[in-house]
Amino acid sequence: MSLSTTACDQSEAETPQLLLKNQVCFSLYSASNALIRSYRPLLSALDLTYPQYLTMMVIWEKSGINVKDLGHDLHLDSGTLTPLLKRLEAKGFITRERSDEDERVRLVFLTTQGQQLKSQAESVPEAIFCKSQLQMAELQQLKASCEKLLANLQK
Amino acid sequence: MSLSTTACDQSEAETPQLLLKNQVCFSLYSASNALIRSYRPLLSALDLTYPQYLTMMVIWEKSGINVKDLGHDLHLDSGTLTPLLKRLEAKGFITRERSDEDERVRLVFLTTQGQQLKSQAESVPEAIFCKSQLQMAELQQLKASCEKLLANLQK
DNA sequence: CGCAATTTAATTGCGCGCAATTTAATTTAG
DNA sequence: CTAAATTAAATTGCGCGCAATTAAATTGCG
Repeated sequence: MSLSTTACDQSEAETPQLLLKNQVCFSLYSASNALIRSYRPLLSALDLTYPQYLTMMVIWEKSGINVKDLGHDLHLDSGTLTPLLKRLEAKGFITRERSDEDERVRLVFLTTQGQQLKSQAESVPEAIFCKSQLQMAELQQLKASCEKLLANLQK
Repeated sequence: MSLSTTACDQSEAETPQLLLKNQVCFSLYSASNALIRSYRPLLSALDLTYPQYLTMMVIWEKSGINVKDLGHDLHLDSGTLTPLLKRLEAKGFITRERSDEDERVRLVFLTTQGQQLKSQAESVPEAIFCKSQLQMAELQQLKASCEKLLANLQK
């Protein structure tokens, strides 16, 4: 960040790369936590957590998807998804059925109640956009950088 | 994202703002998870998790800090920090002592072993920078946007 | 002074994330 | 055809994050 270090400046000491304020990952982590926190009151009104909301987005788009493909889309594994999907099923938003062709595969289907949930969720994105207080262009750029970083880390 | 919608394009349907691929927060969340995942092999060699590593950064800088101030710096509360600090203490990196002036306050001090850990951690930031495969300028911009977003959400 | 209000940290409980392992079904190779 | 290898999901266990509550010390107000 800074190239110079003065003798008495404790926070710009020998190892500036080990200072919290110089960590990109900490900023990303804190912003992600804060954004998820901002979703919480909106989503708890729908009886959803943030990961459940993301999962419902995929299922709204792809009812009948299996756990593996869901995990691919969400970058999550069965250790996270299996209990999460059981909770969504317990709430009545989805059903979990074994595939007939391959008994190993678990398919996830939207219920009528899950479909109704979608219309209730439609106001969420706009509400979050307002809370962010950022211009659409800056958000798009942030999103693009995050996607590039994610892709690079997965190589 | 897209302003047009063709009749047969299922993924650009009635509610594009409810598509996973259009979610800034999902990108942020996925990138943050992936980055923390990338730290894991480096940090497990130091017997640290990522939140523990962030916490150690603050303590390396401010030995003797109390839990409240630590929580302020890290954007975490005592529900997260108390057990995390107990684990750092069990590993011998810190000590946790009551303040003499105010018995409610818990002070956290770096141990010799905790100090030694810092020198072992010095190679971590560079290793992560390489893994990210991003230019410094892009990382700086990503960091700035995250900090702006965090600040806006806290207002 | 004395008690209510405030502050600090700890505790409890729940839902992730994810590594590691297990179970069960399917595919592949001999 | 069968045994080994592979694949899909579930299970187990641990460490967060965080809301809500509790416990204990301190402060402030009448």
